[in-house]
Amino acid sequence: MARTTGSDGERTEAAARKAAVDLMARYGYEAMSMRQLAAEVGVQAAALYRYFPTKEDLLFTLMRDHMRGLREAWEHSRPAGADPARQLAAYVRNHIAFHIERRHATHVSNMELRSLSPDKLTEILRMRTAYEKELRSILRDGAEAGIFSIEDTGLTAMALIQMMTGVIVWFRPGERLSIAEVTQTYLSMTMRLVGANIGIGTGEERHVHEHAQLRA
Amino acid sequence: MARTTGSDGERTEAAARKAAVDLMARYGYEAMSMRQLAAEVGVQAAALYRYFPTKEDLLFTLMRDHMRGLREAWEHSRPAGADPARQLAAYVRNHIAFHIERRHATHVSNMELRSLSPDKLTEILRMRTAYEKELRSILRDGAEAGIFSIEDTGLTAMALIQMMTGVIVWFRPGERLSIAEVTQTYLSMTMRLVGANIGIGTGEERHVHEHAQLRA
DNA sequence: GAATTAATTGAACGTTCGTTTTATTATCTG
DNA sequence: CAGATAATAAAACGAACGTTCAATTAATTC
Repeated sequence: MARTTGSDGERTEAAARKAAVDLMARYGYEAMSMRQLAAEVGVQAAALYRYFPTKEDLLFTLMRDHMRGLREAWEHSRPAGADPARQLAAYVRNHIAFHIERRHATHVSNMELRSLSPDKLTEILRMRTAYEKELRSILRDGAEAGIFSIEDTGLTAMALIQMMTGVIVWFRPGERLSIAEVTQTYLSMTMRLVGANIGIGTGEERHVHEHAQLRA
Repeated sequence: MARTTGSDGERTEAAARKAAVDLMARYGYEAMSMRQLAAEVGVQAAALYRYFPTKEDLLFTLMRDHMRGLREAWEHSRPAGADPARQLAAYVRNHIAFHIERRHATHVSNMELRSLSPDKLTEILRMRTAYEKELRSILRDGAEAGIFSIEDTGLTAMALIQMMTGVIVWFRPGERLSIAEVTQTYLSMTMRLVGANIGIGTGEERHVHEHAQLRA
């Protein structure tokens, strides 16, 4: 009929966001209907339009907040002034931790870009490029300092990001490997990939080798 | 009204497949309508149902053929009996070449799995797993022979595949780097990542180092 | 050249979609 | 406790969707 007892705008909006991320991750943005989302929240579809003007705007909001969160997480965890190897290690750790904790949101952000209108797509890509630029910068610094051995900075950055983000495709919490183990292995793969000299910089290498051949 | 002059079933089906791959890659499976596809082919939507019983079946056919092609390409290019380093090099080369040549089909195969019914999803995943298993096998052989230095075979295989397949996300033909340059760089990144000793095995290492610091 | 088969059109089916509008009730404010 | 505001339900909108069906014409076969 109308307003229900105990209804709360903030709670409804938060529930809608969370449910939208999960539904979009599972079925895709196009396949998720506003009615389906509303049912998940326990509300009628029309109620959603109090919080999001359009379905596309809902998608955009989710993506923008995801990218903002990624950037903020990195700004809080970056070791300012550290050498490139430590910076790279921090970047890898932050990237993997953030994406594993937000598997579904990452899925949406990576898969549904094509459903954004040009303006909104541009804004998201701008945020993404800025984030990737930080990695390129670290790689370039390391290469110039002779710490890394890199053929092509831009290409290496893309390869690393694809590799790291790919974790969410196969990683499932509570399975064979813990988050710490996965992160550690990706860290050592990254260091080898960029040709970081073992024993210099990150303070991780000894630890890495103790884990060697876990299941080769 | 009815059959058009010059109409040819084989040509129409081939055109529909090609257009479907392009449209799905650009807009996504759900967002592509059968009418849109038909318009691209120059035909009415109903005509498509002569070749594909349902829209989902069209998607499945495209994915299955893509996976078959990948497997066949690998079986034709694998160096039987070669050492693990050469096998890995061949795997990387084949994987990158195949995916770059079929960027759109790869996009579809990777992004639209969730639109398949359980049975068809299982079949596609079975083919994919079999293909990935070949890489794991090469990595294991190399690790056991002491040629590679790998912490976790399964995890490394996934990381490599994500890294390599990721090429299609950013690579555009005719831009800064040629396919040969990209392949070469990925090859050397792969060898470093698996800890292959430079100077052993692939016969690529000298070449690699001549390319070093292309744009670091 | 008649009969058969292949290829397609055009119209229609029922369903679902995103979204809007209006009415109604709960909660808050004074 | 009255008035204002916040939050929702219910119903409806036109449009688009995948798909089916009957009719029609082109090409092939004998």
